[in-house]
Amino acid sequence: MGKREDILMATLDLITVEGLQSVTFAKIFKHAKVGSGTVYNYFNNKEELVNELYKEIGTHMSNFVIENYDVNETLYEKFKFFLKKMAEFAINYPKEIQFLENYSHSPYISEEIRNKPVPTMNEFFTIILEGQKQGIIREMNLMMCCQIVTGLILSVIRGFLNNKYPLGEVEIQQTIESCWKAIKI
Amino acid sequence: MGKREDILMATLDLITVEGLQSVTFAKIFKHAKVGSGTVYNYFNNKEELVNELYKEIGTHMSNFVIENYDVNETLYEKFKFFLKKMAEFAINYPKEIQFLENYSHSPYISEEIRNKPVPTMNEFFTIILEGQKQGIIREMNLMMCCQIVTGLILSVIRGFLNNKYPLGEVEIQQTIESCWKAIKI
Amino acid sequence: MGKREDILMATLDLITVEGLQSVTFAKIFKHAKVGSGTVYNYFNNKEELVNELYKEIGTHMSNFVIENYDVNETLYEKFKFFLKKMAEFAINYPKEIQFLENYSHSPYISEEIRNKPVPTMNEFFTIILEGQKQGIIREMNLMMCCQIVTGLILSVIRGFLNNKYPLGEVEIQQTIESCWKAIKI
Amino acid sequence: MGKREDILMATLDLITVEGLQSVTFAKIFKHAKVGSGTVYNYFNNKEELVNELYKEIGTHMSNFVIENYDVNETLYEKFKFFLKKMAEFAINYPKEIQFLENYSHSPYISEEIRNKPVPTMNEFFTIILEGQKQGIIREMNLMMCCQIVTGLILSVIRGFLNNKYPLGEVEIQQTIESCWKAIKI
DNA sequence: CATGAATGAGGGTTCATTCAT
DNA sequence: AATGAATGAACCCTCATTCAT
Repeated sequence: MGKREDILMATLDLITVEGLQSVTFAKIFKHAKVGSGTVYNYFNNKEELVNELYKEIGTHMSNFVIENYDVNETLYEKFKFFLKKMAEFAINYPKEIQFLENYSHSPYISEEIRNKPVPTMNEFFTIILEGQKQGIIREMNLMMCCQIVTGLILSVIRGFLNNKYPLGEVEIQQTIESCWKAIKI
Repeated sequence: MGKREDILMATLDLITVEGLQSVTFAKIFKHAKVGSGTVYNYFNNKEELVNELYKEIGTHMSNFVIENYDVNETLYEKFKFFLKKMAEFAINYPKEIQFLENYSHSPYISEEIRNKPVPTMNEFFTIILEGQKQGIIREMNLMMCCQIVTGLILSVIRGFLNNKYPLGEVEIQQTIESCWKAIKI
Repeated sequence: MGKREDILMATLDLITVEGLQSVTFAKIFKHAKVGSGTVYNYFNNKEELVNELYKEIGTHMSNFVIENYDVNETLYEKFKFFLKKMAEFAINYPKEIQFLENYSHSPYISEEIRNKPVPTMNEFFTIILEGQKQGIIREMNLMMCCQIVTGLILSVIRGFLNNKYPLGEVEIQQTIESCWKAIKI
Repeated sequence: MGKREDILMATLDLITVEGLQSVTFAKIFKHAKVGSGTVYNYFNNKEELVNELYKEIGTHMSNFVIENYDVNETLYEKFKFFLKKMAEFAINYPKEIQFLENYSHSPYISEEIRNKPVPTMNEFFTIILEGQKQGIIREMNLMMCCQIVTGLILSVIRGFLNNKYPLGEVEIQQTIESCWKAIKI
């Protein structure tokens, strides 16, 4: 019954609590209730395990965010949709978003995997670009513009995950509004 | 020249390039051109060394940002001043800001040190709070409001450090403007 | 075709190429195209497998050498016959002779099997002993005398296996002659 | 006091008794009365340790055999000298000769080191070659001729090491005589 | 203060062996 | 009889830390 899943989940759990730094295989084996050699039937080594975890979580988030996405909506609606979905993902899968947040810049994740373009993100870039063309969003470096929006919302999420404040409907609305104001004309 | 400084600088250099994960004492000794036992004259162990580094960099940034700060300026000017100084710090000390960014949430940094209130940050909180009282800044959770601003600017800086775009005067102005719009009424 | 044979042959192949040192069961399974558990239907463990291989190869060589042996020939003819047959065996079954050569003194082969008297060898001893009695072969320790002859021919074979020179009819004749001269009066 | 030597000696002892096959680092540490990490101050890994041992023993034997060698002696005297010295070395350093014997063809010893030409051997080759030129030694492949002599004497030594017979002055003389007869005209 | 050889607990990984299918 | 996923003891090796110099 899904040893692979068991191992990945145990790894995520442990990294969340103790940090990648101090997660040892011994802990993973114990937590996943699996023999020490079993991991190597699924992953060639520790690095591969963590990278695989990163990939799976990335895919999960991507799929979650894109679900029910309607291309034909107005630009603003699509913008809001994305941010709302990201907030929802964070609330539903705090460990996963925290993992992505913490290690998406870590050298432990292979450059190849780290820089793999995420379709969801590309879609989001397109929205911003379109907004600039329509004169709704301010002229500025496209990458920087994205960085502003995603940085803002993820920062708010991080604050929530660190128990600095609740993240209910109201706060989500306020944050999305902030994102929009930050880049609109 | 101070061995202590040599060790701290070597540590920062190595962490920047390879990540805390793979920085060993052996590498630090070699890079700092210091005998292996020497570290223990200054730091009790590796964790203490990293935490000390964290503290020193935090202080450095704090001092840098607060320098030339004028309490008597208008609220908006003070707001801009802080953000500009943070951007300048990032440009002048990329390794340091990157270190703070990457490890300020790591369990490797002791909770005590990580959560120590930074005077500079308190001053910034005060500005936001004052703005809300004066009806210039939107009513929202104070912590969240701060998270929005700092998250936004640091995200832009991160993008710059990752070579996604340049960070000249124009971009800094745009970013500060975005910060302000994101939270003003 | 017999799985048992497949396993033994795969083992011999691998040992020849990589040395007993680095031959693992995993490699044997793969090379023999056999499930990992299958070996245990035939051999109780790895040591037994290797010892069994040793035994089989020993028997094979013994049978090969004794084939067509004529007890009624002159002593010198019988002497030449044996040595010629050993050389032929080496040429026809290089992996097998190499295996015997390399591991006949290894502690990995159980003492019991290693020291089991080989009928063929006994026959050879008898020839030497007879030669000494007849005053054709020099008086010296019987074991040492055998050691001289077998060591000489096997050394020549080893050189051939290591590609130091060819081993044609001429060389075989020369070697046998050397053997004879080395021990005759 | 000579940890490096301690480790090399412990390794040789263990290999002699148990075979390279089953010599683990744990056993070496224990036998050498050395901390487990200490080995790595002298050797990068196990393979390097064994190869280094091989090299040192090879040098030792070479030096031993060449000692007191007189180039101006007659060819036959020089021939005898070498073989006598090899026998003496075997008697005085049985573990070392056994190690060389067993592993000089093992893939565990790097090809580079294994095939490094030994000056002593070259000198011996020269003697044989000279003998052939003078018409004292039979015409045959030079390498094979050497293989005959060295194989013969080493085989006798091996028999002695395996307690098959004593190896006193008489036996040594007989063996050297056999060597000479085996290749002379 | 400064050094670096020595240490050994603990890390990731291998691999002979088992057992349910 | 045949399989191969699962196992865990034991492997090699790393690295923070100590201590005699």
